[in-house]
Amino acid sequence: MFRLGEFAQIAQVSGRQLRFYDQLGLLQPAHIDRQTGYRYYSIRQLPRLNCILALKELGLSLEQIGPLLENEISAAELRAMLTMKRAQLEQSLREEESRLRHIESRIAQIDSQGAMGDYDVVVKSVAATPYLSLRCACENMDEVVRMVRTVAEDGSRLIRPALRDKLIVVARNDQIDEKLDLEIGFSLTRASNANVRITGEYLLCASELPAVDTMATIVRPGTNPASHCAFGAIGVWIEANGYEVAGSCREVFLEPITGPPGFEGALVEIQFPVRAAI
Amino acid sequence: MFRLGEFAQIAQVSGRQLRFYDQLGLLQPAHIDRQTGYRYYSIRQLPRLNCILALKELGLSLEQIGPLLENEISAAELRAMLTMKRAQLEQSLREEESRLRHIESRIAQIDSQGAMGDYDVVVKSVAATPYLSLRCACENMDEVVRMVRTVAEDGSRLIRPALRDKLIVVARNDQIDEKLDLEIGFSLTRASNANVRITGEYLLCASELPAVDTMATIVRPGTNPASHCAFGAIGVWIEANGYEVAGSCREVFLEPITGPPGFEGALVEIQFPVRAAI
DNA sequence: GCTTGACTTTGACGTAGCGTCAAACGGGCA
DNA sequence: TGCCCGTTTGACGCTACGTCAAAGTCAAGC
Repeated sequence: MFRLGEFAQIAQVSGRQLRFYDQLGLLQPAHIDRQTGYRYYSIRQLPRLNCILALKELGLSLEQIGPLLENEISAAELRAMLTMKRAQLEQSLREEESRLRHIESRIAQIDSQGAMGDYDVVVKSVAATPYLSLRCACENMDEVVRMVRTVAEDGSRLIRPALRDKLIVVARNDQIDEKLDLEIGFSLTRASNANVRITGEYLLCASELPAVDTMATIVRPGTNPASHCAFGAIGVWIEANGYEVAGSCREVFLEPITGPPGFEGALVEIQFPVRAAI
Repeated sequence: MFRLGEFAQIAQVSGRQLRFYDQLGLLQPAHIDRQTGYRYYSIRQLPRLNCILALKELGLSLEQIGPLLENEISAAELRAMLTMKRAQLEQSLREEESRLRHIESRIAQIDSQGAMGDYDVVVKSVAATPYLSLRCACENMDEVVRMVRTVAEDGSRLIRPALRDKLIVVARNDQIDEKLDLEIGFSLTRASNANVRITGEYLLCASELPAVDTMATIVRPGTNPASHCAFGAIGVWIEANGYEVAGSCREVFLEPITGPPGFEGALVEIQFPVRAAI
């Protein structure tokens, strides 16, 4: 018979651990002195302790190990438990690999740029939302800005505030063309079929922006020159994390547009639908 | 300005999380109503929250993220943190891969045997220990048993109990021979140079069993027929976990030998020094 | 104005598996 | 008998929140 400390030393565990396992009923000492409360362990208890440690190494929780020790579990049930554990492990392995790639890309970024840019890509899911927009092909950025401004101003006037939500620009890059194929419009708080005619005989048509499960997003203040950096950042991020683009990019204006000149003061969320690259 | 719930919905985090980040000072609401205590967040705080989430995704703790948000950290320090994180991640990746292999081998075992044997391999480290032993080449198992019994009995008589520790048999399988090349003797509680002459003119000589950092061990009751299963089990385990044998196998008799016939009742720990296979 | 139901607040407890510390007591040795 | 080490119970700490409770707020419908 060994006292707690000796047994702990033999088995290479801490005394606290033995006390804890006693408390959980996983491994009760062979004898407890009634006078002193001292725990005494038999060397014959070593196999049981080793069994606990081995199962713990497999990733089972102590709660799961208890019934296993008492042989209350059939081989089939154990197999099922292990299979589940395996699936969890494979999942967490994939996640950790992704994290590792991500960290490496950040380290590379620091090494090349000397510091960390504003580079806060977050994956979220977005629900489908009703959308009131026009589609247009613009020749250059000036035209884009004019169109967006027109839609923003007229939309603000002509769509009821209770219905109107946020200005959203969708870039449809289906065919690689010199023109920018855009949809410009407002998301709505609820579905509506009404179309809205605005300045220059343009017509905002009701449609729906589809839901996206995994959307890589980045929020940037200002749109014009800095936005290219943001696009670059999100592109690097997508590649580094083993994703690929899976749909049309969206720019969501989180605040109503105010200042008359460009959109420098605007807060824009750039969204890229992504999926795990094969 | 948004109330907690709205902001939480926009950012796809829980309200509890926002309150928690407030409490830690990571993200304090833009405004708090003094009357009601209601938190009000500005959409301008979304980038900061996204920054927190992005850094958390990298595996940094909230405690580490705090200073980062306040730009109190230089690029070099951040690089160092990330490099450390990368090393940790790589380490845990290796561990998880090993666990996965281990689980798969257990599942395969269940599928082939229908149940789980007593199969509780544990890795521990053992310290160097003084050793009083004889070396002998045995022709067959009977001879081994005779020799072990002789050493056990004479050792028990001739070595002082305070000095004598446990009976240990080392199997030196250096050259693959038909003979079993063994060392049989006792570990000692402290170093000693005295040799001991026992029955049949054999001489127990003082030496030292070297320390082993990673020792795969398994405890089995009984030695004779069942021990082959134990050897098989530990072999499977070593292979499944990506180790290879790195030294001589030891059998440690955890209890003094008592019964006159074979060693069926004995509690034996089989030890294999291992290292990670290349 | 009143009710109602959705939302918010603080506060507390729980998580997994122990590590660490404190105060009090036991055991063996000189 | 004193001393030092080992042991006991009990408590708190750790991470990043989830969950629940009791009480107060807000906006909308009647």
